[in-house]
Order: sequence, then C-alpha cells, then structure tokens
Amino acid sequence: MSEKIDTRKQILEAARERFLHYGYAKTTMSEIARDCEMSAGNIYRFFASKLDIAEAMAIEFNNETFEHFRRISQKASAAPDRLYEFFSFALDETYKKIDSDAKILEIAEILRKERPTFLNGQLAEERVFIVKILADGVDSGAFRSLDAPYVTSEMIQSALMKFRFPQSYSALKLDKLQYELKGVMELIIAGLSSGAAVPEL
Amino acid sequence: MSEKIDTRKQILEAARERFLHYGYAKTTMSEIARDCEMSAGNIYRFFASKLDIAEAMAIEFNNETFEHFRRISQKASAAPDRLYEFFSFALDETYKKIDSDAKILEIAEILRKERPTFLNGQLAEERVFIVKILADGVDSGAFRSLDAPYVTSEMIQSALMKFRFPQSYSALKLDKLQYELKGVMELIIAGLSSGAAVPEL
DNA sequence: CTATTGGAAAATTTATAGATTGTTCAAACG
DNA sequence: CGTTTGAACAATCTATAAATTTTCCAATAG
Repeated sequence: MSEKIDTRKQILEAARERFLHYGYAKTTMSEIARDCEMSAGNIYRFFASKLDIAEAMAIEFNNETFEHFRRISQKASAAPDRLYEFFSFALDETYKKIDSDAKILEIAEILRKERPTFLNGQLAEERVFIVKILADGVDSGAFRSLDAPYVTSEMIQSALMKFRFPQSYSALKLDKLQYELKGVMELIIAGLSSGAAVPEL
Repeated sequence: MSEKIDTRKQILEAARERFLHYGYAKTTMSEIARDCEMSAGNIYRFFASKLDIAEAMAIEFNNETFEHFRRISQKASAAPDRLYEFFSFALDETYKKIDSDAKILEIAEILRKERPTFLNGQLAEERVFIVKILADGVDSGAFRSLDAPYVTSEMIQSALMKFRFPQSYSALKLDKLQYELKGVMELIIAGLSSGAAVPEL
C-alpha cells in the first residue's frame, strides 16, 4: 500500500523534473514512464491523465506557499499589517517563481484554461487565512465589524486578482506591481477601518 | 482637404462593417479597398496599417462611452453614487457590447496584444472623469482629503480592472460580475470615506 | 506636382500529410 | 488474484509547401 504511494511520488517527481526542464507540452507520458522504469499505460493507475499530474504538482507547489500563508495569518502583528504582508508575500513569491522559470507559467496557464475550478478551489483555501486576519482585526478594533467576513474576503481577492496572478493578468514588472499593490491595499485597509462609512449602493 | 478626411471616414466605415460582420482576421485590405472603390495600396495613405484601422475604430467606439462617462461624472448626485454608477455603467456597457458580437472581443484582444499602450491611453482618459468625481467628493466632505487624487484613481482602476474588461479577465456572467463589483465598490468607497483611517504601509 | 495604381516582396496563414502522443484495454505476468 | 505491459485508436502536433495577405514602391494618371 505504501508502495503505491511511493510509485505515485516517483511519477510526480519524474514529471516535475521533465515539466520544469522541458515544459509541460514537450514532455511525453512515455518519457515520464521511462524515467520511472515502467510503461506509459501504467501511469494511468496513478493519475487519470497528464493534466492530473500537473494538478497534483500544483497542489504540492502551493502547499509550501500555504504554509507561509498560515504563518503570516497567525503572526502577532496588527491585522492590517498581516493583510498587507499576506498579499505582498504572495505577489513576490508568485512573481519570482514564475519569473525564474517560464515553464511554471506554462503549467499555470494550462491549469487556468483546462481546470478552471481548480484555481477557484485554491482561492477558496486562501480565503480561510484572509477570514482569520479579518476576524482578528475586528476583535482588536482595527477593522469595523463585518456582516459577512467570508464575502468580504472574496471581494478583497477580487480587487487584488491582478497581484495574485501577476504574469497572467498584466505585463508589469515586479516593482510596479508592488507599488500598485501598496496603493490598492491602502484603499482596502482604509475601507475596513473602524471609522470607514460603508455606503448603501 | 476635406476630401481626405472623407476618404478616411469612408475607409473606416467600410472596415467597420467588414470587421463587425466577418471579423478582423477574416477581412482583407483588398476587400476594404474594393468597398471604397480604390486599390489596397491607397489605403496606406490614410492608415499606416490594418491595425491602425482597428485602433481608429476603437477610438470612435470609445468616444460614445466617454460621452456617457462625462455625463455621469457631472451629475448632481453624491460623489460615491457617481463613482459606483461610473463603473457600473462601464461594466454593463462593455459586457453587453462584447456579448452581442464576438467580433468586438476579437478586436479588443488584438489591440490588447499588439497595442498595449493604446489601452493605457484609454485608461488615462477615463481617469480624468474619476479624478473629477474624487475632487467633488472631497469638496462635499463625502470623501477624505486625498494626497494624490490622480494616483488614487489609478489604484481604483487597478482594483476594478476585472470589471472594466469583463470578458478578457474572467469568464463570469454579468450578474455575478455586477454582484462582485458592488462588493468591491463598497470597500473602495468606504476606504475613501471621511472617517476611514489610512494605514502606514 | 500630388493622387493613385498594380504588381512584387515579405510576412503570415492555410492545408494536409505524416508523425507523435495521450489514453484504453485485452492479454501476459508474477 | 492484482500488476503491468504493449499494441491499437483517436486525438493532437509538426513540418512544410502552397496560397493568401499585408505592406511597399516604382510607374502612371490626372
């Protein structure tokens, strides 16, 4: 049973190396299989498709990032600072990873097109951390009380989409994106602040 | 001299009909020229390239929208309402136009790829109206005083990009986009409100 | 002299035949 | 019995030659 898990890991590892080195499109199932000393057909006992290998890779890939997110969301610093640090870290991390390796962008784009729900799932997971920061901020009095913190976290994500997927949504360089993120973040945090007047739209 | 302008208009009109009917890629310079009873080569005395015809079309196209923007920005209603109306109108208008005709999206996408600065110019023009609304809001006391209204308008545009180019930046349907716009707008207007506390980031 | 043309060069697109690849599954294996 | 294979099939990609299109410009027309 643990052997099955090991084989899965082995396939994933072989795929990762190929994908990052040659790109998703340019690596074949046979190549991955050869690296694992098995037949291509056998991979399908562990992954339903090539796309699912990419998805599994992305999940592993994001798990590291989520670990950072958790740490940031649990910091002792003020909620507004944590909220900014959260998105600031996400921008730097994502931008640098993709910038260092065009192959990562290829996989990200493919998943965005072929597995649109996967991305939504990832965003939903991130919302957990955002909601935590919002709740802390409300408790500490830094933020006004929120009718629906979960919905608010969706709106924050919506406004900051451009910075969460920098290379997909714009062609701006990191420093320009950082500058803009800071500006938008100031507006959002001001909008969450205790004194802010929520309009009736 | 007025004849030159007329010819230009004629080319533009012929191109518009072809582009909207058959799409940008599927109409050729010869077809446009034939409609105008001239040779393809002669078009180049009026437009430097086929792309420039599309760009000129987009400018005309946007001028109508800008007229609406101007009207909204000059309304008597409260500044926050005008700000919301501005982006709400932009969303509805853009979404419906593109939804009614896939050819318009084709042109928009081509301009986005081949003429990235053109789009920036259009956004800059829109900022004039946003700055006006912001200034009015500051004067009336609805908004807090702003260090740099122009920069603030850039940040607002950045946060609302998704709604300004709905079909390019997401696959959401109009009602979902309207719902999200309202939520993000509430946050932004709250962030602009007199009581809002601007953080030091 | 300017306006316009028609054809030629360069760039791009289309078509398609051939090869490759993702995926399935009956048969072989351990 | 559960694993694994390798051949088969459909889908996709590649290469490239032919055709089309954009763009330019020397020659022509007015």
